[in-house]
Amino acid sequence: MLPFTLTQLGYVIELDKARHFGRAADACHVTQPTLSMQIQKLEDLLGVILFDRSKKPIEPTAIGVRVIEQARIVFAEVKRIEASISDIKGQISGPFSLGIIPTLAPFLIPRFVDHFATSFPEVQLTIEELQTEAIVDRLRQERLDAGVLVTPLNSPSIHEIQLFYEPFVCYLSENHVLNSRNSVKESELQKNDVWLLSQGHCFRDQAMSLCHSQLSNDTAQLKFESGNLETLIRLVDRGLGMTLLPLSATLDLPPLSLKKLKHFAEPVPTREVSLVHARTQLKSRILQALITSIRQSLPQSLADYQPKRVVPMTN
Amino acid sequence: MLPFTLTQLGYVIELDKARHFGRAADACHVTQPTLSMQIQKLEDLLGVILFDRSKKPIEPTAIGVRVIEQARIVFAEVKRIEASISDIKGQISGPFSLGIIPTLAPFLIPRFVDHFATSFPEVQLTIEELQTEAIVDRLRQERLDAGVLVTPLNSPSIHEIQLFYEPFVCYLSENHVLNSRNSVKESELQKNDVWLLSQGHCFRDQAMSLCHSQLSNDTAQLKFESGNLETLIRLVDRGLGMTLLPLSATLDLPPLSLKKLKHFAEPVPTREVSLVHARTQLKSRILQALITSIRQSLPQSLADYQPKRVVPMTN
DNA sequence: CAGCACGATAGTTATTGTCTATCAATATAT
DNA sequence: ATATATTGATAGACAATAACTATCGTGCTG
Repeated sequence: MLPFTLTQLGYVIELDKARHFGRAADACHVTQPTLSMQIQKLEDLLGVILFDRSKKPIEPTAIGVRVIEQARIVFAEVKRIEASISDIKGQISGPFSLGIIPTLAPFLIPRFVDHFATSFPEVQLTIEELQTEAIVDRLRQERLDAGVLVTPLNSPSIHEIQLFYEPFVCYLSENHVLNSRNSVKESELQKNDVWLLSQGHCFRDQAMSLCHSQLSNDTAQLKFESGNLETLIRLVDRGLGMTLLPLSATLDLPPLSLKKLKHFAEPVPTREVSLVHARTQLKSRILQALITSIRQSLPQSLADYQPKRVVPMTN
Repeated sequence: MLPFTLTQLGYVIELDKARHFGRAADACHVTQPTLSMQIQKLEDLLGVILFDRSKKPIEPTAIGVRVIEQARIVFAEVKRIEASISDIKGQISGPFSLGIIPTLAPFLIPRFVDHFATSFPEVQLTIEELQTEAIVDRLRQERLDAGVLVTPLNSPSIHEIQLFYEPFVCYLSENHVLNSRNSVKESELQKNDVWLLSQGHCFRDQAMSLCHSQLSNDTAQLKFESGNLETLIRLVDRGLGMTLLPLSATLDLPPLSLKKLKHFAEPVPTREVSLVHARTQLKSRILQALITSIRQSLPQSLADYQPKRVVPMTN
């Protein structure tokens, strides 16, 4: 390992500038004896005298001139380490790949993409609809820059930034028994009554959490599972049972369908939506721009919503 | 003043080499927790993660790769401070590590080492017998200061300084058909008649070049391969076939054996022996002293020899 | 000659690097 | 499945180094 320090080189560079030990020490924010001793220590290590103290003002020796020149080059190269980091962190341009879960994509993408693309035209944003697991895998492999999904993930290598909270809502067929209620309690959900998304959708896991063990133990008896919320809505529209919807999925329903919505009683089960990225992610400027853009695109009801009960992801 | 230290950069460089905290720590002569904490401290200071610890073996992150690359440049520039001091002082001292290929070592080392050590007692010369490939690798990693081997290497990062050229000679058993000839033409070499050094010796590659495609395509039929030239000489002494020798290997043969030598007809196939070093090598004074010493130690026949046909290294 | 400026030196204190011991997580062996 | 080994991280103690305060020695100036 090298016997001298960047600090010593810095003292030498500063002394060459100031040609005065006291002023050089001031510039380095240390006392004069400190600077004196460190420079002397460096001279001993290198086996050369770098400054001629007998001259007034002091002057570098011939070898001192060469060492100082090279010390400046070293410092310039060191500064480039910091510059390369700032470079990557500071730019709001270049490619950025974002994954969004399917239960959020139809609601969120149309709302924020135009605004983001207009505000930051230098960013080449690539968006993919992916399930949570795929998003997490790709983040870990640094094949995806960020994801928008339901949290908490409880993964140490993934950093979560909360975007908003949205309550769950019941969507009931016209002849459903819960229609006589003002609101629905969680305990009133019946296992063979609720349509679910197919395996792999985090929304399914959350619905299972709501319906407690009844649903998780008897999945074999479920009549049908679907790949998207739209299909579930259609089933209910035909008079078949009920489904659970995130609020975001209800905001674009036609007026007739709005009558089939039934809110939960307090404490309202809620899901937390976050932007997630690998902890090694450096494109922080783009990240921040994206977060701001998404948050500003939310309807006021969601932007202001305060969560009462966040439903965990696992059963 | 800069917030990080050359020591920390050194730890990072070593960890990138070893990809293992324990071995990197050993290489730096500190304990593993020291290295771990200093690297973590640097990561905190820079605000980036340099290594992905979840991978086995650990890997640098994308930004880690850039920081490490730049750290190496910093180190090289720091070393130039020391080099410029030595340069001015004109000193020929300090450690110097030299690699020599096995087909040259017995001939060359006894000839120049005494003279060199006497002339430059301040230089701590370390000599290793290594194959060409190992020498090149170590030069690249700056784990070796120079090598003496057969060229041309055609490697942009390695600088070659020609030392001498030496012709190949045939060494024939007493009943060999080529004994009736004044000299041997290359086209007269028979593939199943020539003993070779084992794989990895550059001498083997050159012998294959001489014997054209016949040898390279039918190596499975070769009767025996040896690790040194001495064994090949013994085989021929027992009346078995022939071998090829560099001239340097013949200079110390006993008088009876000299009768078994048969020179090639013109243009005599020749190998080029050079001193090679990484282009970033800074110990130019010692290098020059070594070159001079080796050249002065050569017998006149080799020192004056003019090459007619340099045999390439590859088939 | 006295006073001042300046760099060097000595002793003390503060900070940082390093070590030992141990823990937690993961991988490997049985 | 369990036990053991490996690996990187963390905590506390110790060692080494940087930095401070006080002072000295030298040379210059008025």
